[in-house]
Amino acid sequence: MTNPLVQKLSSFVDLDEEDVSRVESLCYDVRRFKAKRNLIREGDRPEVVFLLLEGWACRYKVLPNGTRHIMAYLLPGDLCDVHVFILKEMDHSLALLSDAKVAVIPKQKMLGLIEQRPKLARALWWATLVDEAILREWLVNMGKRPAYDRVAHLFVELYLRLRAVGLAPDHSFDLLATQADLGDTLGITSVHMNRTLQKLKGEGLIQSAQGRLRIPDIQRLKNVTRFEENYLHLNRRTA
Amino acid sequence: MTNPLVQKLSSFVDLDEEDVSRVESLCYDVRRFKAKRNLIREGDRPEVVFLLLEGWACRYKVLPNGTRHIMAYLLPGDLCDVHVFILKEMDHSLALLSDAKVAVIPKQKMLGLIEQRPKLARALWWATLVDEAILREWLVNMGKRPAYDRVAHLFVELYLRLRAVGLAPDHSFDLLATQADLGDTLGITSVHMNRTLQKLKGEGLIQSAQGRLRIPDIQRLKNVTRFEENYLHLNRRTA
DNA sequence: CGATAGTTTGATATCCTTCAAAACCTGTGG
DNA sequence: CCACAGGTTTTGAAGGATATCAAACTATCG
Repeated sequence: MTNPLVQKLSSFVDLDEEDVSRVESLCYDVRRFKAKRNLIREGDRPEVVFLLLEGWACRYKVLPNGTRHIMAYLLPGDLCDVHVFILKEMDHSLALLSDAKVAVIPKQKMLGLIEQRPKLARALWWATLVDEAILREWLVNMGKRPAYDRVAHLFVELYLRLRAVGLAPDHSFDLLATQADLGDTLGITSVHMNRTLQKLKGEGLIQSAQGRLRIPDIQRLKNVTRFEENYLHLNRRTA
Repeated sequence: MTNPLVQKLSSFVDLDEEDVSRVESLCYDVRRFKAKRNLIREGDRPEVVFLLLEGWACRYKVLPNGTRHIMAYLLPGDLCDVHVFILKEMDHSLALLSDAKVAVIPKQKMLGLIEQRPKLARALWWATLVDEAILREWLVNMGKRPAYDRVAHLFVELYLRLRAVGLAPDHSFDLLATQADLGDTLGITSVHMNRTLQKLKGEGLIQSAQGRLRIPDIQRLKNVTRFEENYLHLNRRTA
């Protein structure tokens, strides 16, 4: 059972033994939390970085009218806010969507790593840029696609990201978000989310049982939403 | 007439003379382009950084069905893709919305500056993080607000950003985007954009004449959309 | 003064929301 | 092992926001 961050970064650069052990040593303070727990809140000043090892988390904002909008999913191997120390305070919150195992990394440790291991620094940069690219793609998803296509798009993305850290064997993965969570992510109500899921199931594009989502034919689901994989920058070889 | 990037960064850190002249020296290759020109296209490999000096530009993607979605506005003083060299290729395009004056900065020059001037590096970091924060806020804007509020939100943001570089005197600024551009930004048709603008004018929340937008009472417009300024991180003092 | 890009208008169709209630799970304590 | 509690999913009916299509109008610029 490899470290998911090692696995993720390996899809971008070749890590040597020293790199791997440095990354693994980031995880000396590992904690288990229950679903719904906040990791950091809007207004807080970040002092640590979180690395998700198991479970899902999300970035979100709560609007004045009380509704919540989710702006990102953090999956195993995802590191949050590597560089956020520069800002005075968080403009959004981070919470767990499921029970989770999280490594808590002190800011100094993180900065040290970046300074001493240029190759890792580069790989972390890559991860940060991909996060931003995902944000842009989500914006397009919300702006230009109807609910049905939007859901399809999100599922394909989740599948690809989870597969990159070995968590989507057999064309399926554990869906650790509720329909309400998904709705808050895609800007639709949970009611409409539900009906949309039923439609996708009806078409045989997805299957689900006890919280596990199966995508029998990825290509078909990609076609629904005209999924373009380039924004995930998963294809090796760079500079 | 100060350099807009100097002006922008100054709202985050105090720059000394050397910093200022270093930033200014980035602009030794300044070009004028006509509206609609692409600066860089999806699939290209970035080799230079652009700094907008006058006019507006945008990041956008074109979907398979031919429609365009705008994911960011670049205003004077905005630098694009300071760190993008890490990625293999662009996952979106950059184009001018208006006639513009642009400084073209070679990658090496940019990297050198970051290496030699930590304070500037930090300030550029800040700018990058703010860009990302804007992206998140836009996502919320699209996901959770009706068209009317969305437009109000965008206008308040543009006003604040332009004011930060001295381009919004007298509660007004040049609106260098068409209604179709605005629609493509907010995920609504240009038809609906038009009707929404009429409503905002009708309520006296905005005024416009020969391409200049006036916001007689910012606070009122902010109230419409419950605008929370924190995501722009304009308030000084950090570490 | 004509050409072209941008704005405005009207009528109709559709997607999605809202509100409310019922049905379904899953874990917990008796 | 059953029963209950709380969260989650599912269903229905009706209303509202926004899209679509097509055409007219208005600027602006060479």
